[in-house]
Amino acid sequence: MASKTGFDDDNDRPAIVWFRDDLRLGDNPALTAAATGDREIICIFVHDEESDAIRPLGGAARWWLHGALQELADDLQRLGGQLWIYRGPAAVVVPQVANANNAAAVYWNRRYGLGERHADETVKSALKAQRIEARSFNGHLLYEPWSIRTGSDGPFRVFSAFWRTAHEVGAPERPLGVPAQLRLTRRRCASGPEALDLARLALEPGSPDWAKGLRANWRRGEAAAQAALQGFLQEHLTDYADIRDFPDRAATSKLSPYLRFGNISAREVWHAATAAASASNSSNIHRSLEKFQSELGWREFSYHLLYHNPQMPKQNLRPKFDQMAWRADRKALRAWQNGRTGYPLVDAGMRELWSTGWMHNRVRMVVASFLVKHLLLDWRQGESWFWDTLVDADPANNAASWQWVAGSGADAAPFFRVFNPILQGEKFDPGGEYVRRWVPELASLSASDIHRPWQASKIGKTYPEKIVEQDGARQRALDAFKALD
DNA sequence: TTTTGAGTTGTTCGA
DNA sequence: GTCGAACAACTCAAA
Repeated sequence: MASKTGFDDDNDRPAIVWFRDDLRLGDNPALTAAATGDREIICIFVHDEESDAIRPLGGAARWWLHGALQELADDLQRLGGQLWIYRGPAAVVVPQVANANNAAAVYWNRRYGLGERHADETVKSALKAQRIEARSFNGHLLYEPWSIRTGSDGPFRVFSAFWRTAHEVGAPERPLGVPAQLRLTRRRCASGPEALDLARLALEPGSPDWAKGLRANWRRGEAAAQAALQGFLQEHLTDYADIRDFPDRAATSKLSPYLRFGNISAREVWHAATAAASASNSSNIHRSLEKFQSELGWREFSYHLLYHNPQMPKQNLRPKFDQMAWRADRKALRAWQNGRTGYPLVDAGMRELWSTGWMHNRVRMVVASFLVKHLLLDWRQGESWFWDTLVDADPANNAASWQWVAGSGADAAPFFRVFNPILQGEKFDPGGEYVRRWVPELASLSASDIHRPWQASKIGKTYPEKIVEQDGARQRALDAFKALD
């Protein structure tokens, strides 16, 4: 109960939950901790584009963030609360808000990038200096990056050993539900930094409005994440191991943007999949479950690598790649970005990305290999484009995957492994349906021509010529990568 | 300390 | 058409 003097009574002081990459109410350890404390809870979000060490979000991710914040704000409103939104360097804003509201505690879920970690440390010491409790939790990962260790107590650099050891540590913890008792408040935040309307963050495009395709393809936020999860488990988990590689089959979970912004937690996904599998009697289910969970494992591994190699988004993990003679070719880069390389599967993928903010995983590997090997362009140029155009652009996954394709990563693909975009198309899009959907100029070609349009008798004039020849580009890549040794 | 087996996702060539 | 081997050498992880 509040005392007459209000501020002097410790029980009357609120707790703050600082939302970041955990825009959900379910399985949110920071929120649960605040609810357990029996204080009134103030929910805040800080849009920080001013801390140098924190990489600004790309355009598609900003669009996602807007919707996810809107949904979270609506959910909190329904429960009697409010999401207070601020702009500015988090290390300054959070302690100010805490101070202005006489908060007793600030809770949040951890982030793992270097700049984010530094910002959080600064906030923590500022709060402690004000005698405000500051606690952080694991809301983002199945396993903390420091908890999986090699036999000699170091971090892993190879996925399979990492994942084997993670299994030995034990199953991921069970997800928390939405707290049953939440004393949310909207009465606070009168003083201190100025809170803003979401629209003031200008996260969504004005004109030109390039987000039409994104809106048509996605629903953002926690409720949509749960619906996507259930839909996937019911429709596709059984056959996941067999058809996940076919980009026109829509057999993947498409949970990546939800996981990126924490609209759903990895723990929720993991345990829901396990439960769905044990309720199934399909003979495929075990293989499929393992395959699906290992994809979550790759996400874990990427965060493990990022945590132990903070420069990963910018620097080659293998220093010898610093000597690589990447080409400078703006025209080729532009052709790749625009989906006009003359290779149907590559172009289909790049157009799917531009149109929907997402690309099928199999096709991501093909287009990435094409940029790095066929075009000999620096993986960072591809990484930057993905960062700007993917709704699921993730600080760990994006960098780790690009470095893996380039061969500069921790566990690298052998340099002679050069994806052949024609064969990959014939193997994984045998009927050409995926190409027809995204490259309409080629829609009339037969399945036997569609991945080799140059051999077709009639081909739409608007489809570009190949910007490199397959055989020559492959040999050039092999020579360039071999020269590194 | 040394040794050993293994390493997400492929392609090509020759039998 | 199918199949196995070759494609480098290196680093990692564990014994």
